[in-house]
Amino acid sequence: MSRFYITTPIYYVNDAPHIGHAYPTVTADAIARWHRMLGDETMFLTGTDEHGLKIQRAAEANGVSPQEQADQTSQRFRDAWELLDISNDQFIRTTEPRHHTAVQELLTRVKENGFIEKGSYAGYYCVACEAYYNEDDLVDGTNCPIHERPAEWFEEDNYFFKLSALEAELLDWLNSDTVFPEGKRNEALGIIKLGLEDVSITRTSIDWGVPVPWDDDHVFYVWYDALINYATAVGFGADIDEFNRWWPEAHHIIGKDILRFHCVYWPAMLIAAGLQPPKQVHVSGFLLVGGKKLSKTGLTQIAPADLVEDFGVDGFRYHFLRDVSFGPDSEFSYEQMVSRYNSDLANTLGNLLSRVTTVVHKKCGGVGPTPDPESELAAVAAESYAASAAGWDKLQAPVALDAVWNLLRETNAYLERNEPWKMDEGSDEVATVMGDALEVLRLAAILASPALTRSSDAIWTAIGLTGSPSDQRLPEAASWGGYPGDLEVIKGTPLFPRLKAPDA
RNA sequence: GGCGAUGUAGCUCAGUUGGUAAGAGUGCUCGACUCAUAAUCGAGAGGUCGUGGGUUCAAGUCCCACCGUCGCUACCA
Repeated sequence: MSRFYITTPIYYVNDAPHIGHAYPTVTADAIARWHRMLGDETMFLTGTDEHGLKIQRAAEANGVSPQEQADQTSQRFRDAWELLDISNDQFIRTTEPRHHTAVQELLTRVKENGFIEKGSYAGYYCVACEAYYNEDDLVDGTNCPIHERPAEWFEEDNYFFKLSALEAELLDWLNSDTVFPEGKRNEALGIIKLGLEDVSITRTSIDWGVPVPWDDDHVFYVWYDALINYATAVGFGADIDEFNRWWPEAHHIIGKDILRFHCVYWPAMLIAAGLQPPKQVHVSGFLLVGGKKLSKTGLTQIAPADLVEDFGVDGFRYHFLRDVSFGPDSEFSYEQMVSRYNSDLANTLGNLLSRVTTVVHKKCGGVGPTPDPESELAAVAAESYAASAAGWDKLQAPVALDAVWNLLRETNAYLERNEPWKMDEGSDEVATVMGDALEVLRLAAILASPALTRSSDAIWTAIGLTGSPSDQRLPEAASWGGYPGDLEVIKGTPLFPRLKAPDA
């Protein structure tokens, strides 16, 4: 049996869940669902990142403790993922005791291996921003670019991670098919070529963080705590055998804004701790609204719940999986979402189910016949499965789904050529054509189930099957001829009612 | 400034290691059909593959320059 471990980024709790969070989460969810159908032992992790200065300050502003602040926002992420049928096996929070244990153990290992040293960090510090600036970034050589007031020269003692000592190991890792797509791997290589400097990984100025076990005055800087969540969740610091079972299969899904951390710092930390770097990191682009990064537009009010109201859970999931390809940035568009829903879900799939169930009722007495083993659609279905499986394997949901829709389009054309509605009721020929169509719907329900968590079940039931397509095992269930026939076919209301275009 | 990414039909995008006369979906036009959610099927129009050079028997696919857009330039999640 194979094992598969997939993670989303953990989301920072200073921000409410929006579609920029939902996209990678839905993607990881669909991939996890696919692997479960393959029979893989699957672990799917998401969660929240809860330490750091921003949280501490947000809590102060709201008059609550940092923990209360984190609790509230973390719950909003849980709610959002429940709404979207996210099937995560775990939801990790960096404030959990098990995570503190894991962080302390992992970084202690790094220290014992000689990769952590004490030093001091010095630079121009803007108190209003609570951040350091490079001299080059200062306006007129002295002023903070945001607050336009003088930044002060600060020095603080920090512990430093000796990143610079790991260049060779990092290059090896990056050159062994680990970071996708290719362009993002090159960006990571570019970061290394610019020269690696040691990084400060602790803070004395705040206390909302994981304490440094060997020095009470310090907490770990939030990033070096956050990354370790992926290890905590599968047992690091608690059950090393469990960790060793899962860790070699770790696949991270991230956004390009955190590439540096996941493709340089994180593998370096793991190597320094004597552990394996992640198996794969898949980097997505940004979702843009009006050409701007979502989190910078103030349009984060595009809440998943609002879109679910208009498109349903499946409509929401399908749009992001089908239209947003991994790698490049892509523009979010409500109009595009409507167009995709109508053409793929309402017209191609939903309408196919409607016409098939109707004809089965008119010509086959409402009982689904068996498919023809020699059907011309069998080859199309085999091709569709192969392409879809290849797409999921590369974490390319648009490719995987397009392959399924290709089969659906071919089936609409097949019906058009054969015109079963003109055939004699109860004849062998109409039984053959409709059996084939029902078999395609069975296959489509299975192959689309990672995306359409609800309507795939509805299709399954409508063609008379029991259970759920998501319980089927691949690849066996994808071979032609699995529809048993002699089942009662139910003619229901349209699965995906067409939507009107907005302000048309 | 330095490094890097990207620019293919109206729109969203595919285009492996350079090689049959450039593709898909959607949109548009025309036709067919009427089982079906004004759905479906067929046909067609539509691209000098950002611009200009170069390498090659052959380039969207490699090299150079330029233009446009975007990102990174380190502790801001």
